[in-house]
Amino acid sequence: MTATEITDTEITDWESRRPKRADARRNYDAVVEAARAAFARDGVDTSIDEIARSAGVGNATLYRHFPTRDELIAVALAENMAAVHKRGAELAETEEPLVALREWLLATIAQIGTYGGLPDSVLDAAGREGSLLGVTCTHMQETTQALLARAQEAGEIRADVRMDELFDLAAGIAWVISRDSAADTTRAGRLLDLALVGLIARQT
Amino acid sequence: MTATEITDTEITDWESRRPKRADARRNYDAVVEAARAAFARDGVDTSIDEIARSAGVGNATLYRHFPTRDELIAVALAENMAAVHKRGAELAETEEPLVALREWLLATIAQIGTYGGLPDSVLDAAGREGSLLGVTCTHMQETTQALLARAQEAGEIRADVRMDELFDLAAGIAWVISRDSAADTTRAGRLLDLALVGLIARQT
DNA sequence: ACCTGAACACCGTTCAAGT
DNA sequence: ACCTGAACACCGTTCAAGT
Repeated sequence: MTATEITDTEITDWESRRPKRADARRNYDAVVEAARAAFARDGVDTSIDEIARSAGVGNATLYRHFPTRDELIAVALAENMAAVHKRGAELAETEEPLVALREWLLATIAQIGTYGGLPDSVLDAAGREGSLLGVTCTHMQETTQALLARAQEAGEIRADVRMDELFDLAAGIAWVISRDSAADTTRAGRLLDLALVGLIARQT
Repeated sequence: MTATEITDTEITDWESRRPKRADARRNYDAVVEAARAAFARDGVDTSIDEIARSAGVGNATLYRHFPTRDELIAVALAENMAAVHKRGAELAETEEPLVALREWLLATIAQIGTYGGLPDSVLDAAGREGSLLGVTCTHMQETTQALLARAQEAGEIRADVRMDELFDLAAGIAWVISRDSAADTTRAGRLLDLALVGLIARQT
């Protein structure tokens, strides 16, 4: 797999999920907006009923649109995810291999660490079939694979590093970041750089 | 802080919590054992009521002994924690600084990653006052600090690495490990080594 | 001193009844 | 086609009543 295989397909696919009828669409959007606020404040494990309540909608209406919690999470993230993914494609074309990989990982960490508990949901959904969040996860992994391979072909990243290991480290950092709302991108960058450069002192 | 400051104080303190009366002690032990089994199978967020049920005890009895979930977790881990902590003190005396630090981090990761959801509980309890699990966490951080300082004084670990950063990385790896029961110590060691040595390729 | 069952408020999920 | 309130089973926590 090479960097050129990064595509935009299916990324905006979720738009097709929005209902056509006006009242339904209004409810749908209200739920997504309420979910974003609730997730940001209390994490992705917050009460579904309360999201429905604060959206001014019956809980069963929420379930009609989003049968599983994962779908609600995936849709709440979708817009930002599209931006991140687009950025990944750009990076592969404009930046040096190592810089591109680093920037991509940072964006990925920020995305996965957006809400408390999100890293768990992402990895839970990773393998599961028919999971909207799982599709999102797969996309991130494919881009990670492409940018990793590019950096390895350029001899800038150790050849023995596997994508899933890199993704695990990124997910771990995202988990740490997502745990306190105080932690900013700076901290994520610091932890990522530690892992990239290594903790062991070099003889100079 | 130096390596010699590692002590065993308060580690076996939890023993004083065991009730003196025979029937109470029997219930107490049954709850702890049931909790270990339940945590191992379903993670630390499993139902308290079910633990009580499988221990053959009323749920309120469980709450009498363990008013918070954290206390139950802390006691369930206590024996093993004592062993890990003892190992930390040994390592500081018998092993080379870098080896000692690595072994310690591996033991810490294994301990924090024992149960699903445990990394979350540990970091939640980290700062909280009066938390038994928080005390455990503080102990681990003190030992980490001591072994890190030792390795830095020997010039084997970069001088700019802070303890909390190292602990964050270890906790992140523990979180990844705790997420699938299939992952063994080998994987933890691999991820730890990646972070120690770094991902960037070296010119030879 | 210790245990218990019941009570309370909450949540996720489903479903029959409505427009 | 879409929405709703109610119902069901579950959980964490507390408390009055027991020995």
